Formats: sequence, C-alpha cells, structure tokens
Amino acid sequence: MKKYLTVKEFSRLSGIEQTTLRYWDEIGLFSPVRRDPENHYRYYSPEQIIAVNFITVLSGLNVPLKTISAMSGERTPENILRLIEQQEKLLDMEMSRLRESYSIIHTRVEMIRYALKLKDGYMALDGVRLDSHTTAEGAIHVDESKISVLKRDEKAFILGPPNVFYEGELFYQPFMRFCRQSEELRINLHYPIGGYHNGMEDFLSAPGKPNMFFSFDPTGNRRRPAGDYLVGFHRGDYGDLGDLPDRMEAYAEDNALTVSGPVYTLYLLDETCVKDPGQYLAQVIVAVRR
Amino acid sequence: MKKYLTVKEFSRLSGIEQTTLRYWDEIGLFSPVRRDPENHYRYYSPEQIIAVNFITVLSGLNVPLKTISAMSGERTPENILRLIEQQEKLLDMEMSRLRESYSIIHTRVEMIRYALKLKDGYMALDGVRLDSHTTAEGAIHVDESKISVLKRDEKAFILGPPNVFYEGELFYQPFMRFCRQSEELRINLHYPIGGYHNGMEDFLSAPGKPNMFFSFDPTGNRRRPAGDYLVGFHRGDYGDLGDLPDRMEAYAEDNALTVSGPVYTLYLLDETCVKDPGQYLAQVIVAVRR
DNA sequence: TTGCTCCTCACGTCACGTGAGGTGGC
DNA sequence: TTGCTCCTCACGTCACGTGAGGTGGC
Repeated sequence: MKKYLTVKEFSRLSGIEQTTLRYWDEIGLFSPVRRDPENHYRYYSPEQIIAVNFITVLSGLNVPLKTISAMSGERTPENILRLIEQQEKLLDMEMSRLRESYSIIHTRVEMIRYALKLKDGYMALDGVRLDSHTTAEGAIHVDESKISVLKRDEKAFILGPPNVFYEGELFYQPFMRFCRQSEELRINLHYPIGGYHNGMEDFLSAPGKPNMFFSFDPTGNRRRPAGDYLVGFHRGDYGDLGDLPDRMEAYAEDNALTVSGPVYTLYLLDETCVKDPGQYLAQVIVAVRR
Repeated sequence: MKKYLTVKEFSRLSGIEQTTLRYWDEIGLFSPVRRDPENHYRYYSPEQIIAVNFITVLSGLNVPLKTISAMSGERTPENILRLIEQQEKLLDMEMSRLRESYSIIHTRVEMIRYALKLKDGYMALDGVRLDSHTTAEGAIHVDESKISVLKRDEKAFILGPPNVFYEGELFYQPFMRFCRQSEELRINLHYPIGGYHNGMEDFLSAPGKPNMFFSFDPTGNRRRPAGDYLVGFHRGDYGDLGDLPDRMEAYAEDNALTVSGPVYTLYLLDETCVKDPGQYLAQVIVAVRR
C-alpha cells in the first residue's frame, strides 16, 4: 500500500534521471507532492507520472523548460493548445531543416564516393573511351588521368549572376560577390558549388574564370540534361586545371567528337576532405553530340 | 585586390557571427589563415568559406564541434565518409523521434479540441440521440452531460497485460506496474493511456478497476473497429466516474440498445491541461449493436 | 553497525551571447 | 581627433552530469 515514492523509485517508474528530477524541482518545473520538513526528502505520488510524460513530450518537441514551467501556472486547455500549435510550426521548420541538411550531405557523400572510385580506377559500363582500355563487354576503365565519354543523368542546379572580373581579379573576388548575393538570390551555399562556362571556347580561353557560378541544389530551376558528356579530371588547387582543357580539346579532336553547351567545373574533393590543396580533385564535363 | 578579410568582413561573407568565429578559433576548430603578430587581428582568406560551409553543414546535422575538429587532423575522404555515414544513422533516429513526438502531440491536440467542443456543446451530424435535442436535419446536440450514440472511426491501440488488484489496491498500483513494464512490452507511455474493461458487466461492477490498460498508439496491433458507440462523459479525478456507469446503462435500457464488446475509458482532459482534479474529463465508450 | 539512499553545494559541459575595458587603424 | 573595429577576459545561458561531503533510514 505504498502511497509515496522516493526519487529513486520515481526515477525508475518514470524513466527520468534522479538528477533531472532534482533539477526540475529546483527550477520549479515539476516538484514532488510532498517533502519531509526535517530531512528534505522528496516524495512523489504515482499519478505524477502523467505530468512527467507530458513534460517529456513537450521537451522532446524542443519546448524550453521555462515555457513549460510558465504555462503550468495558467494551465488551461486553450493555453496548452496554443503552445502546441506554435511548437508544431517550429517543428515543421526543424524537420525541413534536417531534411535539407540530409540532402546536402548526401550530395557530398556521392561526390566523395565517386572520387574514391576514380582513385582506384573503376569500370563504367555506361560510357565510351575511344582510345584504349575497353573490355570485351564494352566496360571501360575510368580513372582520373584519362578523358572519357560517360553517361550522366539529369541534374538540377541553380545558376548565379554573370561574373565580372575586374582588372587583375582572379577566381575569388567574383566568388565572394556570389556568396554575398546568395541570400537575396535564394542560393543555398551548402550544396556543391562549381564554375559554369557558357561554352568550350570560353573555357579554353580562361579556365579559371567561369562566366557564372552554379550550385547543385536539387530544388534548382535549371537542368543539366541527361546524356553523353566528355569528362576529365585534374588534381590541384582551386582555379588550377593544369593541362586539362588542352587534353580535353585534343581528345575531342582526335576522336572527331563535337562538344556543345556549357562546361561544368566541380570540385569532387576540396579542402573539406583533403589537407593538401595540390590534392583537390576537379571534374570538368561538357556535353558531346553523337 | 583584397586578399584578407577581417572578422567582420568574413562574418558578413559567411553569415557566421563574429563571436562564433572567435569561438571556433579558440577551440581550434577553424582559424584564420593569418594573425597579426602585434595586435592579434584575425585575417581570413575568402576561400575559407568552403571550410566554413562544411562546418555549418556538419554542425547542422548535430555533429559535435569536437568531432569535426578531431577529424580535421586526419582529413581524408574515407574518414569524412565514415563520419557522415555514422551521422546519417543518428539523423534517421532523430527524425523518427521527432515524427513520433509530432504524432503524440497531434493525438493530444485532437483530444483537447474535442473536449473544448463538448464544453460549448456541438452539433454532431453523424450520431444519434434517442431522447431529445435532435434537429430537423438529424444533427444532434452533444455535450458532456448527455449520453449519445455517435459514430467513431477505427482506431489503433496497444493493450497491456491483465491487471491484478491485490487486497485493497486501487487504480494506481496496477497502473504503476503497467508503466514499469512498458519498456519490455514496447508500449509508448506518451500516447494517451486509458482503462479497458472486457465488457459492460465488468465496467458496471468495478468502473475504477479496468481489466487492462491501453495506449492509443497509432502503430498498435489492435483495432477498435469503426461503428456506433454509446458515449458518455464525466468530470472528476482519476478513477471517479460518478454515476456515469449507471446513466449509461439506464440510457441503453430506456432506448432498447444492446451494448457489446470492451468499454474504453479515456481522459480527454487530465492534469496536464487542467489544474483542478475535479475538472478532469473522462470519456467512456462502448459499442452498440444496431 | 553496515551499506544504501538521500540531501545540498559547487563546478563542469556545450556552443555560444553579452557586456567590460582597452587598443589600433583610417 | 573621432568613431569604428579589433582584441581579451570574464561571466551568463540551458539542461543537465558529476563528484564532494554530510546526513538519515532499515
């Protein structure tokens, strides 16, 4: 016929840590029904578990304890309803924030995985290499050092405003302006960002000066169409593409390929995953007409 | 031709607070490329925004700064990949936790809304009151004080183990045992919990001693079928249903209704939303055969 | 008496935010 | 010189967690 529970007992019943129960008591959020006036022992009653459950649900929805506490004073169904409805909105925002972070990180994981596959060389069944290394099944060996023609799926992106390179400016001044404008342009900078040249001529004449920047935001309003692309890679610091432009041009010429449309430059590996800038890995792709 | 940015400038570019940048520097997470040896000014380079973006994404996924920091030492694509994949699992758990909290709170909101409607009396188009107050359109006036026959949708729930009331035990001892067992029984105590009587006879003979407890968990393995239910309400502390059992029985008899199946007792308003225990609102429902 | 539980008090944690007080650059 | 920016240092916040040191109950 136990009527009162000690902290330990109530803690076991409710699943709330003793220290948490003491803290809740201290801040006036949730107190035991009785306290021993002599030794200050806390005594809880079993039905208090209802209140505890409610607190943990609200707290689980990230309602600050102060808010829960404040509301306990004016505990009416209407107030509770208002509080919960407010919190539902915040929760919606939190959920979509998490979903977006998820999507961002997923995009990055894909890029890193791809880069790692390249390092070891991998077999692409869905591409063409016109010079060498094509197996009997038609699979081709793809690695960083080679140019290939590979199939790419459609991909959404957002395009920034045209870049202006003032006297002596390199890659970064326009990039900074792009970043600064990102908020008004509703561009999420957390997605992979790359350089966009209007065409192969622009790319060849100034590989480090893209006409615009783009962000691989899956909610973007532009599409890079599915199809065959000439694909090349280069390891080096931002803006340094080495002889990649020349190699790509030579490859196209040697194999009588016509490239058309924009040139996309994207860093698969950047300073977020490798220390040495000389090991950053850029991928350049441009559509080929069959 | 600006090469270096001050804290303020870099803060504006990256959207990260100056105080946060200083903190990141302090804990060794992210430091400016250069510091003035005399006045200790911090100087950032524009391309550092790439690293910042990566930090904010990881941090947005709730990765502790220490973990991000620790990984910067061994910054290889493989490590980053492993970290992200771990975090994706945690994130999945967080998302389903939030979804569940959402569902819990939604259930509660529904109950409170319903209770508030009852307080003012509302028109149910989908029910029967056999004694009075039926409008020409067939709508009936429902409030707390009256017994009605109302349509209810199917609802999922989980049933706890049979209650045992030892010598002199009331409502709470079995309830405590139910709570304590909840973990092994995989019962989520945060959903509304109510009493379940096997039938009307059990309910009439001991309204305060349900045969089992149930939880209105939407993922539950049991169903309360859709159909017509005899519905009554009573205001009072837990376990006190006043004359409601008798009133329900009398109503059924007067109107030649046969009730069958389990009796569900649920508190629409409990100590989480009203202060005075005398104002807790219980709803009792039991299926009627047409 | 022993071992367990309870108490309070103080300090630590995490990722900053907020002044306080002082210096440096245009 | 003025006003702005930069710096460090210290303390506050939130929801606890972790001992430290002491008392109480069976």
